[in-house]
Amino acid sequence: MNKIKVPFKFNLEYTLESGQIFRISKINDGYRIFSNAIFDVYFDGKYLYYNNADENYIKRFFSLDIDFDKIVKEISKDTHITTALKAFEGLIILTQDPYETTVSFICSAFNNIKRIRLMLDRICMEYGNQTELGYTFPACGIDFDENKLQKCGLGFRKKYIAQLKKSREFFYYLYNLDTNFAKKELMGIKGIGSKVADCILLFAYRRYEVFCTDVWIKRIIEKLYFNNIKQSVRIIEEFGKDYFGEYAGVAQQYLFLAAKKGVI
DNA sequence: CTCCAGGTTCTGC
DNA sequence: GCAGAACATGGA
Repeated sequence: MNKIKVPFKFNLEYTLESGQIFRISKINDGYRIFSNAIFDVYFDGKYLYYNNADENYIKRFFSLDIDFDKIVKEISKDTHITTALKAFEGLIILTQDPYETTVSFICSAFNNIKRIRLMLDRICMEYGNQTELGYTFPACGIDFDENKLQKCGLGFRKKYIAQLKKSREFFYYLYNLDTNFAKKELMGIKGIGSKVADCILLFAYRRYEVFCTDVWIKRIIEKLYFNNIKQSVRIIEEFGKDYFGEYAGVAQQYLFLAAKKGVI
């Protein structure tokens, strides 16, 4: 295996099992990651060991050029978030493929993580390439068939994925856009609302300022910051962005995991 | 058997 | 713009 030094506090398990990526499997002491490529990773506390991928790919995928230690300091606003930051120390935001992230999070709507994984695996078996390690994620631009997607168990989401005929250029074009404009472009796609757009922007485009507001985030923010009084999703999102600042999305990911695990 | 899951769309004020 | 209902499916 090759290895590369990780320049910030890092925890592989928290990062991979925080719901930002779905197609992962535990193997021995590490993980196998199924994406455009399929590769294995293991972290020894200092170095990240990997195979089946080149160094630049790993550097970008694990955001090794981002200063997460600094980001964690910046979002340490109070004891609530600090508890989450401490409980899941080393959780960082990956940099995933935009197309794969888009398909994945369209599937995430009104769904649970286990079944999202199941649906994506079936899509990959139907449309991806088979390798010795498993099925890769299908390439952008593929022509989906609603009947096959139905068999993959997508339910009402099948029409959204079938309609998703955005080109590679579209996802590339978003890299250069202002976050708000990129969000509007994404929300022009059927099946993508505010929350899914934010997830794509955070997990694929490194837009750390978004505040993905799902049911878990809504509940925990209402509990911790609104005295348990119900708020609209829009209010929660605005609050998160204002309160946590330019790295609100990272704070959101810690709060999400902490809320799910019942730590806060 | 009933309930619920990392929301979005569609409809009607 | 903002509430309310409908939406497919698999696991608990």
